[in-house]
Amino acid sequence: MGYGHRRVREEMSNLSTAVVETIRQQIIQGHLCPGDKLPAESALENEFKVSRTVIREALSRLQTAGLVEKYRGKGTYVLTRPTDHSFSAPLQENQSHQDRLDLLDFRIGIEVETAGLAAQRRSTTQLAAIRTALDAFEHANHKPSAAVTTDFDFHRSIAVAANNRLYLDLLQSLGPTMISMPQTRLLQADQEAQATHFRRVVDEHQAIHDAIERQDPQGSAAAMRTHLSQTRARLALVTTRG
Amino acid sequence: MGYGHRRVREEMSNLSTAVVETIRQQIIQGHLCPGDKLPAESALENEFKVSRTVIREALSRLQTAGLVEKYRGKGTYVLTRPTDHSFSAPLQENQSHQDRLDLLDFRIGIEVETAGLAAQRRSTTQLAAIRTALDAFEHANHKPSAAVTTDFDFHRSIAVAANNRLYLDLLQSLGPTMISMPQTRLLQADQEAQATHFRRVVDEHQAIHDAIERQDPQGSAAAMRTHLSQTRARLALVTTRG
DNA sequence: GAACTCGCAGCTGTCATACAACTTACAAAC
DNA sequence: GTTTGTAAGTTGTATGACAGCTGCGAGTTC
Repeated sequence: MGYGHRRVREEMSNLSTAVVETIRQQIIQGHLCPGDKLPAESALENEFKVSRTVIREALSRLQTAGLVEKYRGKGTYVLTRPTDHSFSAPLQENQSHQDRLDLLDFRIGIEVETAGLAAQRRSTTQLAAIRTALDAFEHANHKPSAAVTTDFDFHRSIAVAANNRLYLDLLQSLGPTMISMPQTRLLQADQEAQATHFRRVVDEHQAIHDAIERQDPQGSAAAMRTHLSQTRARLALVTTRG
Repeated sequence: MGYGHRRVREEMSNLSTAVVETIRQQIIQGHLCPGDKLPAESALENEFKVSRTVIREALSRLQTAGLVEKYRGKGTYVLTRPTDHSFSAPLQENQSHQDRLDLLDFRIGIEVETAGLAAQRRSTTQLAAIRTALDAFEHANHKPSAAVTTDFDFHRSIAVAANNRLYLDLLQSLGPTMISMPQTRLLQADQEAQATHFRRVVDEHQAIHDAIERQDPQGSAAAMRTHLSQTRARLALVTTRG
């Protein structure tokens, strides 16, 4: 037990998620090019050995993700992905993996500096608020909606402690979905992996808080960078791993 | 950054799209709060007078959007409330000195990381654009309006080279007037001091460009931080002096 | 021969039904 | 009191059917 290297893709929570990831990889790796027509749903049905229900759900999700477009009576076609990054496309709810990676790069720039400023300028009241948010997040395990909310609250409490309205406004404009990114949990297979991930995040949050508490700007900035970089690395791993 | 008013009435091509928008509106308007359990699919089937196929497709799309989470055997639960991703920088007119210092702190966080990413990811074309902007700024001496524009162009060309739409959009939303420093120039009576100041800024720009050219992320980040910190220091100095 | 139309095959959208797998709660048995 | 069994509720999947749309080609008309 516990060799730790089980096949991620085959242990998905449901079949349609597996189909989504498989087709997504085919698009990313170039086996399906923009403009190509996907096989008909009935054909995919045979190819993946699942019912049309699953295929349809997978294609629907790929459509909302902006990877394909479906036309009634015609078929399903791969969209040209890289160039249609129009206004604030990365911030829409249905992001591609690249959008999420870009978002994390963006948050690194903002939140690393925010953490540094917070360590310099926090009041004791603001530190207490960070502590409260940290505890709330720690106890939000097994409550997904609370986890999303409290995770966001933690990051926001740091922005408050930075005492710079611009950082706070920007973070709040991103919102809980962009901070906690609950969509990515669809990619995590078993419950054990999710628990491990949650614990890691809690530890990283703790490190950020501690550095802010001892008024160590470089330390808090480094801890925040670690936190976001780790998150990005975990996400990138899932993406590139075929 | 405004999208999302129209789709309720407009996109009736899909029944599931209509269901998605209706439920999203219910979450936005507070009829459904994070943590709440949605009605069972069979109940929604009756409520919307559509088949379960449509309901399932809608819920699946809401899940990939990160708004809800489904659990086999349990039900569907609301995760979070969608956020209107609108960020508007405060207007420049009635700004206190503190506001301007905050703005520079804000730009430090953003542009330092932007410079780092640009050093990693720039193409040769993008580097050439930075070079062009650098030269244009250098020749904009004694032309205040051109100096403002070309200064902004230089910073923007770096954001372009970072290859991350979010940084570029944010920088552009801040606008040219905020990037350069007309305020400090107005307060500097001595013309010779102005020339010295301009020379310094050009040198700082040059250092940033050079680091990006040799693909040195830490160097370019440090050079950008120096540049903006110097600017901040000059502004703070003017404040305390007057 | 060219243009038109008309039907057919293929595809997606939707509906209906049935069953499997999982969770919870409660009751029965120990 | 603890455990176990069981039933109800819920999501996941399979299957079959039909409606509506598209593209193509055979047949028709000029």
